[in-house]
Amino acid sequence: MRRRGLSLAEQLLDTLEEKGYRSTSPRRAVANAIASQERHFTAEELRERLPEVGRATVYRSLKLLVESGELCRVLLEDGDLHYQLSHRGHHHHLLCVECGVSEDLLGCDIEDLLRQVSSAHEFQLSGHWLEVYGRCRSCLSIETVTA
Amino acid sequence: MRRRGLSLAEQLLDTLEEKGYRSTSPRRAVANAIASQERHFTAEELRERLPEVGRATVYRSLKLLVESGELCRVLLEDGDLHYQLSHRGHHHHLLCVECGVSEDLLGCDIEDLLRQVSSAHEFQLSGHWLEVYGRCRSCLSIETVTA
DNA sequence: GTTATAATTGATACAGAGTATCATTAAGTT
DNA sequence: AACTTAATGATACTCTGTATCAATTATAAC
Repeated sequence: MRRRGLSLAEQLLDTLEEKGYRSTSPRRAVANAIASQERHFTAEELRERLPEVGRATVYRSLKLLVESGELCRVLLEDGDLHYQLSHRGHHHHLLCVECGVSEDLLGCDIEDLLRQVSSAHEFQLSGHWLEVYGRCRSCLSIETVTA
Repeated sequence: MRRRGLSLAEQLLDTLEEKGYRSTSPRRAVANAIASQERHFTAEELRERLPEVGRATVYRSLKLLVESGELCRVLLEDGDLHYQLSHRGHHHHLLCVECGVSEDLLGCDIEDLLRQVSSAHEFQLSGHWLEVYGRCRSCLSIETVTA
């Protein structure tokens, strides 16, 4: 989904500009910080990495990026809300409760199933939120070794 | 699921007692307030209905009731967290974004599907969170009438 | 029924995540 | 370069909880 020739950070800014938002230096700093983040992160973690950017601006930028589909929210099992680069388009997460890694779940049949279930309840489906928790392959193999 | 001969409020207290928690007058007040609540509610709404009970106690009671399976958390589309009487056992909600009504979704095939998807990712499933948003039958019919 | 003891309470303070306000600053436009 | 408007950031505030801890109360033991 990444546009050719654009770094991740540039792509984030690009998306905002397409929506009419200005490219400012605080926003560039936020975009760079997010682009260099490998995993899902909290707003506060991001803010700590950006001491020169105001708190409100960090939160505002996160909100814009979520609204424009570049970021998605990830709800951890303990209720913590994290943010993560979204690979555009609707998807779900397989979250490892051991190491926290998240794998995207694309093209599964959940939407179909929900459509069926909804219509059985005479319910007009408009959206859904799904998070899946468990243990990832690599945590499972470590467990086996140490056991 | 309701035990014979017990009111809803009594059942809530009963569950807590079974787990070794004492039956106290603040907890009775909380149980009564929850039992008389028809819909999902926020912690703060509950607290407002219980001015004589301390804030911390209201939150503590909610936590105990969620842990013991009597209440479940409901995540609204706007991110608001509500509480709702759970009919014991794992289930999901169909939430109407129009009127807020919630219908329980029991015995659907989502678990099976998730098991399949997880094993395809060599992921050991341990739990999941699903909320479904849309418009309920009665909101749809009102729309049709006024349109 | 007292007494002992351990859980519970509630006042208070604190924390985390985010929003509102608003004077100042900086982008983009002409 | 000037202008217009968006964006910023300091600050204060909200909302949903949790931690602390001395005072209270439920339950069990006598």
